[in-house]
Amino acid sequence: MKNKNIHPKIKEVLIKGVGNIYPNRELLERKLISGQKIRLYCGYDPSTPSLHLGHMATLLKLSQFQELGHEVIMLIGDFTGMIGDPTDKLNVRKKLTRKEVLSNAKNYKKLASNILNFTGANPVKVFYNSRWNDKLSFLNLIEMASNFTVQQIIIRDMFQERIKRKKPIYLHEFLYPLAQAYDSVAMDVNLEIGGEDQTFNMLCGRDLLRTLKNKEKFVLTLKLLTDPIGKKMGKTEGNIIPMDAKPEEMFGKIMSWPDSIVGIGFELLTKLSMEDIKEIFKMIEKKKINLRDAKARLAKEIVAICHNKKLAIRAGNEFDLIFREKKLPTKIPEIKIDKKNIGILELLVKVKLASSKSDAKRLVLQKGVKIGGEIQTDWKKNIEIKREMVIQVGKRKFAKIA
RNA sequence: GGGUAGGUGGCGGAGUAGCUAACGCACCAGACUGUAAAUCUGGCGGCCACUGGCCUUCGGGGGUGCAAGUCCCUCCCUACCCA
Repeated sequence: MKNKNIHPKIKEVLIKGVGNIYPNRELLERKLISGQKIRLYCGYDPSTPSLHLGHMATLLKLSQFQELGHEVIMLIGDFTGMIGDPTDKLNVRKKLTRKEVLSNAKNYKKLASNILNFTGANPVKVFYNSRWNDKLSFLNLIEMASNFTVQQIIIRDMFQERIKRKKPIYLHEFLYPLAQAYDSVAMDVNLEIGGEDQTFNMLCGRDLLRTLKNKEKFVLTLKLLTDPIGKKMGKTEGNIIPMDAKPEEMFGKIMSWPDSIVGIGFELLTKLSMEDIKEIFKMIEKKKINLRDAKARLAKEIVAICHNKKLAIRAGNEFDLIFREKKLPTKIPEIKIDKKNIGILELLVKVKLASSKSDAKRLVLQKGVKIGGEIQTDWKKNIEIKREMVIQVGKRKFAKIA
């Protein structure tokens, strides 16, 4: 630790992609510079089978700490995940079985292993929070709850909004932050990492740890992938990019991000240093690089981490091929059709490019359907089935006759 | 336990008896483009060889009416107020 390079690395870990540090940056910096090894974690509720790019940002931050030699814990929230966090009463919360949780968790570890090192001299540890939360009694819960006031919890934006809209707030939702807070106590950590949206929950953990163990836990929040107006990418279903999305799909979805979030994207989702990132944006300002190309670089970096370099380059080339040169992709799903002659609508449904005949008809009328490179306008047309015939819907959906 | 207000498409949210369930978000297609961004245009339950027709759908079930998301009965669910 006498290495002179250690300081820039510490600076980097506390700045790149970082939103806030509680209680403040200086204290944490001093602790890291002192050479003390700290124990830190980030929690992941296994509610879905896959991690997405939002999680990826936290994993990259964890890996920075791992490289600095700190003790990193990846916490699987199998308990908190089972209580669920029903942000909307209409979303019936998924009751996950132990089996599903384990299967999701297994996948989480696999995805995280692209970024974190689970073997070697300083391996990342994986914990499950059911290990301690299962054992808590009602008495324990009451005691824990007595450290918080209703006002503290009800002041949260989401609750205020629901009160305003007269939407239900369930009691267990109030308790959710406590369950998460107890993780910090059970693992006795020095630092927790999470997205800015998790600030409240993480600070609850900080309070609880101080009360119960008289220990100061740091909280480091990461900026969210948003444009300057605060529009979150990945908030809605369609925008979420799973870490195991196919390289081409991942690349394309990143290319569709608004330009305004490219900068934060580099900070959160790549291994480039702040210096390199600043350099890229200087080049853009001087018009030496097109912003479009910077975005492609970003997409490549991300795909390279989630898959590998070779696939990243291929995905980039593929993207150019289809969208710049407007040619056919190299791989097209092939579908077998038994008939020799078929109505165009039926064909579109059969090759799964339309969900119904009505849908197919709409697509044809909107000039969204190409067969063998020709735009189709007559939805009554009969199509003669030939092998290798390519059917295209919109700009990016293809099928080939096997 | 008593009262009040509600339950509408993937989501938010109008509509309180009559032709087409408004509008917004999300989504899909087209135009434009460095881009699958932004913007603009159109679409956005299903079926029918169809440029019109048929069917389905407003928490569940039943009823009244020529006609029901809308009225009545009943059941289920939720919020708020009172106890």
